[in-house]
Amino acid sequence: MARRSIEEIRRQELVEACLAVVAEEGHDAATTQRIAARAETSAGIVHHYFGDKASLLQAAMRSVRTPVADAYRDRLTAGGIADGSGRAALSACIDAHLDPSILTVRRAAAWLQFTSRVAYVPDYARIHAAIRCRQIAALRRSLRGMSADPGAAPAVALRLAIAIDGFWAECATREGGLMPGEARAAIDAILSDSVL
Amino acid sequence: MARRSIEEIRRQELVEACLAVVAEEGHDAATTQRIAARAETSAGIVHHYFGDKASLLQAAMRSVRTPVADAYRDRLTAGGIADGSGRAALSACIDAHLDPSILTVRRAAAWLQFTSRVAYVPDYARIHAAIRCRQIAALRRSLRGMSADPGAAPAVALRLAIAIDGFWAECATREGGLMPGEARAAIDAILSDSVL
DNA sequence: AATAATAAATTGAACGATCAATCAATAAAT
DNA sequence: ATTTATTGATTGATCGTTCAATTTATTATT
Repeated sequence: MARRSIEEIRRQELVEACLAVVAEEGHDAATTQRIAARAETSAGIVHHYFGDKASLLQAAMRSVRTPVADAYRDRLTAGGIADGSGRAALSACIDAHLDPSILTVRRAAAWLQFTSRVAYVPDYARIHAAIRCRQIAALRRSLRGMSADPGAAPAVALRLAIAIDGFWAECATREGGLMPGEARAAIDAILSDSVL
Repeated sequence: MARRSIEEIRRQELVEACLAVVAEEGHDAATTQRIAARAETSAGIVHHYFGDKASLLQAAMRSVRTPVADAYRDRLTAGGIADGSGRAALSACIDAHLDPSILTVRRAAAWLQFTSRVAYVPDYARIHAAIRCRQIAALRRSLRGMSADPGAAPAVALRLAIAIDGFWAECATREGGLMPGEARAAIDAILSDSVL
């Protein structure tokens, strides 16, 4: 159990150090040496716990979006929304993506570093597709029964996802991050045009 | 004059080869050797005409958005819009950014490669800021006198720019590119919410 | 017009630096 | 005593850049 504990601790430390380097210095600067230095350990430890650098980077990429999924689930249960449909669920999903406590400059910067390489790194494409798929599914489910034209729900969900991604990218390139409610105004505009 | 001609030809060949490699294989794969191979020349020629690799990459980044600016100017003159304000000018600006002949997968992919490094490469930040600044200025000018709340024009212009960037990024990660009118629908939704 | 002289264009080998990954050796923990 | 954790040196590959050598083009001279 002690062995498992140390392993978990080291892996998490390395993931956090990796994420910090990727966000602050860019994916290109994320060398094993630099990540190890940030985690206050040696370069060899990366290969001891992750096998290779790519596996660590993938673990780091996966960890970027987990706070969004967690926040969405928490808001659903807190609001007593079981089936995940309706206006409250939609709001929960959007807020989970845009709340300032979740959409931070660091997280957005790291996310942009990974997603911008999706077309060239198949492993990133897999992770990105899975996350985007779940996001679209949640948006569609929440739109069920509240769209003026039910057939338009998939298109609206996709539109929302793309707009959300746009604000994540914008957040990554602005030192102070987004202004409160700045993204929400644009999202609501898209919504008010196609939702009852 | 012959000397100058050869220089111009080589520089343009290198910029195009650089753009092709960046878009198809990613910025990380854009080595001098690979770019030179794509241009059917040798690696040393990059330094002969550009000094270093960074200068070539910057020239390539600048060239990505010139078709947008050109298309915008052409549409303004074709429509006889001198002052660049009004609904027709706004449409011209948006179309210049979203028309399928301009927003291609290759161009979007290359643009994403450069903009995702803006936070870490000061030279990219300069180029990006200049282009974004002109884009915002054009949008604000076109919104003049047609917004319900004139004070909201800057915020609306920024919202539009971010949404446009979102669709450029989406276009980069989809093999077939965007569907015709797919982006326009979301943009119009943002507009109809804040413009007369 | 033909040839020599000069300049420009191009190449490929070489250099130093940096990288991921391996591995034998050491330290710590069980 | 045995397993686990950790280190740092090493290896082989690749990178940007430099540079001397070579080819090609242009100009000057006869």
